[in-house]
Amino acid sequence: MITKILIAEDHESANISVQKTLEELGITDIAYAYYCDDALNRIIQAVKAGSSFDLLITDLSFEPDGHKQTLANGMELITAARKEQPDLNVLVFSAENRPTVIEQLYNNYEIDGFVRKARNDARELKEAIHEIGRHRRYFPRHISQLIDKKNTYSFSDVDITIIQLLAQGTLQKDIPVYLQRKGITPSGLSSIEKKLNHMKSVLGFTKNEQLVAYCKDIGAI
Amino acid sequence: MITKILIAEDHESANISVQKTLEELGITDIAYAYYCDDALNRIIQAVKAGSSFDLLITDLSFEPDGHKQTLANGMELITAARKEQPDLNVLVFSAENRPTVIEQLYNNYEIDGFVRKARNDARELKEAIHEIGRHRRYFPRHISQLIDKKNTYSFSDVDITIIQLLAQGTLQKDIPVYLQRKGITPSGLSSIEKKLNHMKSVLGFTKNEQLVAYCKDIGAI
DNA sequence: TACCAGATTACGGTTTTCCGTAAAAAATGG
DNA sequence: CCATTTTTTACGGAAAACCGTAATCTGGTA
Repeated sequence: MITKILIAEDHESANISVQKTLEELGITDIAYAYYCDDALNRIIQAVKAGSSFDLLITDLSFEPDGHKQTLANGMELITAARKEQPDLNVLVFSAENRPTVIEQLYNNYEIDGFVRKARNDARELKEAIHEIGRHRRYFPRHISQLIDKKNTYSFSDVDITIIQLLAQGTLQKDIPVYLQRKGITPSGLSSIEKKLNHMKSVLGFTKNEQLVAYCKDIGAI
Repeated sequence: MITKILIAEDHESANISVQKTLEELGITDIAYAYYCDDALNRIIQAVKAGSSFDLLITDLSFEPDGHKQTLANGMELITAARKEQPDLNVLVFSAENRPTVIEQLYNNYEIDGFVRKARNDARELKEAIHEIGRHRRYFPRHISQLIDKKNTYSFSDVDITIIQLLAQGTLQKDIPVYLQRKGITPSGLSSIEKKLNHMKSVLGFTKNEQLVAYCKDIGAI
């Protein structure tokens, strides 16, 4: 059963509406934070006091506003929080809608639920909390639809290096010298062309710009 | 004095938080709509009944969800609403942060206030409503900061469209037909080259891949 | 109407990328 | 060691992007 919840959300209005939604569920033990660092501190304090949180509801993007923060975003908060309290349930509440990013949250960050800020988000929040309370992960239908058609490619280090160079403005024909300088083989221009062609064909792309966009999406570069 | 307010906002959670914020201001006569068309109908009905709204609080982007809508977004709603009730006060509540778009809202759509969905948005909403109640326009400080921010280039809608097409794999030479199909001018290949060159030179880039990476980073695409 | 200034488009030459083929080098196996 | 296969590199023609210049269109003005 979920009774004690921490909300990490920098937008005041979103924070308010989550609180209100929780109250409608009869949950009264609510703490909230506008900064990731603040959220992590509350988790640490609660663990120390022996009254840890049952659930963390967090956004992904936190806008910098001058205050120095060690945690830059929700994903870093999740990692840090789980280090302090491994059994903490995590529900992500975000406007993110890129399937690859959401998939990463479930697979790498092992979150327990994701609710997208969208039309019926308040209702979905209630459903999600209900499910998580029954020790089930909440996986919205529209997400699984998106993720099912996944054509994922696992990039090698050299692949990433090449795409990074492109994203930095390096001409394709100049990449060989960069690779040679780092002692990376193969470094021939033809090999680079071949690697790029292979990546693009696997992912169904035709242009380098698509590769750059895709790698940005999944956080590979 | 503002006593009767209509909220047009498709996100349930955002809608809730605006309602709550208004209640804290002692405003009880609140109507809300999840669709632009619905919002316009309520305005029409209220005018007919001789009990028109004092203020419309509206989002800009409304996500399509199958229901056929004649009004596609908040800007169309504003235009249509003012046609029915020219003296209607309008407050835009949106995540939009492109200075040029916000400027347009003030200049072309003659809105009375803009509050960006961000850290202190609930407090700003209260301030905005207070100001508008005193027949003053509300122009948040951070907007002017954005407008005279250097280093960052403010992308126009066409700029974004072009970069999106590139990131989708469209050949540069094929972009003109896409723009023509959408009725966007200029659509000549030379104009597109010129726009891309301008963006790149302002940002210190040399390749389109850099533009795509940059726009992904700042969330412009 | 005629004219001008700015915006838009068309054009041509150069550079870069794309892509198929083939030579060279390296790894594999007996 | 040689023979075979795989990987890497080199080469060349075609397509696309790049870039400067010139022609055309447009809206405003006298």
